[in-house]
Amino acid sequence: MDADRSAPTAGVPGSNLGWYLGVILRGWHEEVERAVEGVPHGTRGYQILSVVGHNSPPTQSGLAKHLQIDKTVMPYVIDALQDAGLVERRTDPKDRRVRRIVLTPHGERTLAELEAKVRAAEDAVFAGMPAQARQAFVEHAAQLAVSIHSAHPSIDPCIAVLDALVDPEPGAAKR
Amino acid sequence: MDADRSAPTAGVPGSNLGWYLGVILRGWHEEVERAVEGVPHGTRGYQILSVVGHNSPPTQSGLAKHLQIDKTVMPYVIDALQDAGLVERRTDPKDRRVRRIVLTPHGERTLAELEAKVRAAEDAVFAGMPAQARQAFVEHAAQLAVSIHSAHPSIDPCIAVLDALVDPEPGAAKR
DNA sequence: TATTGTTATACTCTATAACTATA
DNA sequence: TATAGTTATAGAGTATAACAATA
Repeated sequence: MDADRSAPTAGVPGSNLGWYLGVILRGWHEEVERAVEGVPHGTRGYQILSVVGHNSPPTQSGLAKHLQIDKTVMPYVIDALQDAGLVERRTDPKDRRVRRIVLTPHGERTLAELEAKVRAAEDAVFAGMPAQARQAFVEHAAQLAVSIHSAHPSIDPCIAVLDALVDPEPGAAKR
Repeated sequence: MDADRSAPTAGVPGSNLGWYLGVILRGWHEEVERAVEGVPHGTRGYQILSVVGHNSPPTQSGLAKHLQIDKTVMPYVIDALQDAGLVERRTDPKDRRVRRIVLTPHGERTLAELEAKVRAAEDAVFAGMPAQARQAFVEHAAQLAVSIHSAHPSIDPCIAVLDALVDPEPGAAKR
């Protein structure tokens, strides 16, 4: 009563890409969420700190577009980061509608600490994978993510990390 | 007032892995969600159909563990797929607590059609990437996902796709 | 008129707890 | 007692709509 399934849709295994991506992202999220414990809004708060720390002061809408989250979530996330003393809002004198988000000194120190913890967490995610395969995977992921992101209708010109990351200056310090 | 930012946490670009994975998974989800339009619960319903179609009849808890979703979401998703005539619940005679999910003939036809659409959708996701890089990325993603999944406390022995996928029979039809 | 940021609200999705039936 | 499946409910997260300030 079990062997008579006549191999449904056999020969065409179907893609498991969605499953791969889901498992990997969930795994990353679990590990990193634990690593950044205490940061307001967890991985999302950390990602905002990271973008703010490594780019010319982004605007709130720029952050929202870059991280692909709704603009209405920015206010309270930024509020929380500001209440924690990690970031500041600065009105742009050139366009007084926009608020540029910058790290406070405390935010800079915190970000540096967090990034060390995140690196450790990511090491745990890749624990079962050879270093060479890991590097290849991350490089391809970067390439693909940039490709997808720039194919999107609303790319933000404010944050130029992406291009810099696809093709970092040859010979740049990679560690 | 802008150039005095003294390069915050410079030299340590920090990992963008979380951003890569998020962008890629969201891109995949958008494309595939559109491709499987009409299937109850979209990509999730499709993923269930796919697992059910390519594995010996899984139980509901096996599906939940494999897809890493809470067991309490299974009832209504399976209900919806059943109402659409795509799957059936069969009480396992060996353990009358479990329900094994099987595709109906209509479900098999539908799955075959969906998989063609999903392949096209994934082609769109990878549109900006060379075929060779795509293949390498997917293979590494499979390797990593299996590594992460099997490191998890509650792996399900019911569904053995994974191992089969990491190291497919050498010479197996790859297209 | 269009855009940035904000607030309030409604909606969807997810997780928690408790229950039935089988083992 | 433990597990598969189910149900109801509460909570978190998300999107929708409307507004003020500025361009």
